[in-house]
Amino acid sequence: MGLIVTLNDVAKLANVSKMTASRVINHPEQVTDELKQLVFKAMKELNYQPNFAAKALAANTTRIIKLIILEKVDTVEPYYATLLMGVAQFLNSHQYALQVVTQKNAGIGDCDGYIITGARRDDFEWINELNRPTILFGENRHQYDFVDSDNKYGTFLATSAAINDGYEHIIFFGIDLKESFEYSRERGYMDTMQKAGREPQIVRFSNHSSQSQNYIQEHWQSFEKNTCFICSSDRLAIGVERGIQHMNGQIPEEFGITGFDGVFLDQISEPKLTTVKQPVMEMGSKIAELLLKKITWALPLDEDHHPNRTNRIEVVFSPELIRRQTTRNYHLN
Amino acid sequence: MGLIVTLNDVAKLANVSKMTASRVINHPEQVTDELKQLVFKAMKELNYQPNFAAKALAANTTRIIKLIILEKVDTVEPYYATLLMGVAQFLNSHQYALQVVTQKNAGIGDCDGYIITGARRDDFEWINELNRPTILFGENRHQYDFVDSDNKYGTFLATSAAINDGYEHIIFFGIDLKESFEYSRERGYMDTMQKAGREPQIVRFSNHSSQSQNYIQEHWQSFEKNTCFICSSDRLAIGVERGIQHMNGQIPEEFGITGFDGVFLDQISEPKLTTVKQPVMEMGSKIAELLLKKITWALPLDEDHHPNRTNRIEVVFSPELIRRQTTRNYHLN
DNA sequence: ATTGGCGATGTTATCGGTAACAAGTTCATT
DNA sequence: AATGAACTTGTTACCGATAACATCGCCAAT
Repeated sequence: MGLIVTLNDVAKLANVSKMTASRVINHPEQVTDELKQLVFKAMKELNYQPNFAAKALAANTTRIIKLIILEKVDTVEPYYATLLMGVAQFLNSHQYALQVVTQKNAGIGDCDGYIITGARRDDFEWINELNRPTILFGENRHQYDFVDSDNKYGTFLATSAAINDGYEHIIFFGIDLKESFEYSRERGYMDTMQKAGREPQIVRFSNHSSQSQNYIQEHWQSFEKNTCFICSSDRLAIGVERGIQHMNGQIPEEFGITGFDGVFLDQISEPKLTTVKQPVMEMGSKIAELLLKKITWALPLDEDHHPNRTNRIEVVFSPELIRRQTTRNYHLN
Repeated sequence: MGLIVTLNDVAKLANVSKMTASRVINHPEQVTDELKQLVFKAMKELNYQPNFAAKALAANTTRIIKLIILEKVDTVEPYYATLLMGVAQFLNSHQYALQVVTQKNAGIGDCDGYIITGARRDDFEWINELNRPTILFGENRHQYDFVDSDNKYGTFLATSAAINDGYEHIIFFGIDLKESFEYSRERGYMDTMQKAGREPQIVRFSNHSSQSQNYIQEHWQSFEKNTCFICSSDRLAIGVERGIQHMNGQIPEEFGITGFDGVFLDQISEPKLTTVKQPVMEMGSKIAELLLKKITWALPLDEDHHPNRTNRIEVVFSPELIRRQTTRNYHLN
């Protein structure tokens, strides 16, 4: 009669004990096919939905995952908002709550696992102290599991496309940050240029469109026509685009531009940016999925055995070159 | 010795029963001050953190809130991402899980309450069937509780600023949508113009920057200098800005532009947009706060009494005019 | 002195699910 | 036929918190 269908109701209808019904869900191999069918039928008939609060309580679990964002960026930044959506989507469908932590107040309150993005060298001191499964967003040298995108491959895609499109000069606009993602992007550019026998040239800025725009305008005479700018972010690319337009350069014929990230920003410029798109949402989902898997492996909590000292998990996503109107041949897309 | 501090531990340390400790949290008026102090002291000493799974289970509650986004927009859209952040922030700090639902598959799975955004006339058929507390984002004629921003006041701010800044012609660029937020924005413009004895002029577009940009470029001759464009979104405003720049108009001296929303987009244009900023994040938090309040009122679930038929809650936030570089006098900010 | 009422506190059962253990079957082995 | 290993199913206790009920002590009214 109650609004809520419990395992008990299912068990009664199937003429088995509550425990058997539970086993059908958690250890199906321990139950005979015959009973399994009966239980499945009853579950369907009653539209059984497991109660996750009860599950959590029985398993001594919080069903809370903390996402720790260490960069000083605004959470409104579409990149992080998108990542967060990906994480949230997966966690929600598994009835986990997501807690977003922007400072280092991660200590308060228990949780089942951590996702950390933007960790720097000094951070690993306290990250090492975390006694719950943890996965990082972004590669690291500390043997931590991580998910990342293949940055080197991304700039390889952009650079070789620029070469194939016939641009004679190809300049890299990088972000002035000592982060490994930036190193990888620059390496992808360098390697591709060297293999093609081209002379590389790198300039770096803080990641604001006004920086790259000013640079373009102030050094306009030094840029020959038939040049492509490989940018390490869509922000820098937008600045380049505005600078070229301001100086009345022709895009994409005289000057090409490629961005990097492909999250929202690339679509609001005019003409629309050719960019290296990261599957940010999928990466968010993946990291959540891996973390949940890790959590169920690690249970029950083994006090002697640190949860983050197993075989390393590394998942690297391949970005994709989206050809649009800031490079030649965009119609070939 | 256990890692988790329970109410029982607190009770033991305070030399009271578990029930008394529980009452200190939920019905403090039933406990003498003396015992209350003891319990508080014990809670602090042990750093007690309530177990929400247990709470949920005992209260026959899911601790899940569903956010139903009915517009066909991308969830990557910064506006919705920001709203979501606001909702998530509040829910997280109260240990509620947020489920984001984009289609009408809201039926599956139980929850404690709904937040709905973008509801249209036809939607109220099924919204009426929801038997859990519900709050809408955006005003409505159906007696539903809602949170919204004061759109009329927003365009009043923008329009009167344009008048004060000395623009002679003031044109409204609206969104071609039969939604009440758009009506309110247009009314705010109209009323302000009429009171000032100015002649209003409204043009409408679908909400893409290319639309307004094309319009500006194609009708360039018809715009006299000393005109300000009051736009119903930052997207349209960006298009206007690009159009004017393309035609070599001077911003803000010859032409002024104001946007609407103030979520991310306003900051990536060059020059930066003057805009009517909505406190979207705060609105998200507020709507979550109201919903949780409503949920605790409504408990225990009263089968005869529909949860959405009480005195109406209406919370309207005032937007703020952010003066930047697309209108005159921006240095007065 | 007995009774009754009230406020403060403790006891029990319960929410829905699962681990640990107990009990019952079947079947091969001696 | 007796023994027991292997497998299947049921029973009990418990996760942490709370509502409902029971109990206790105190004081006023008879």
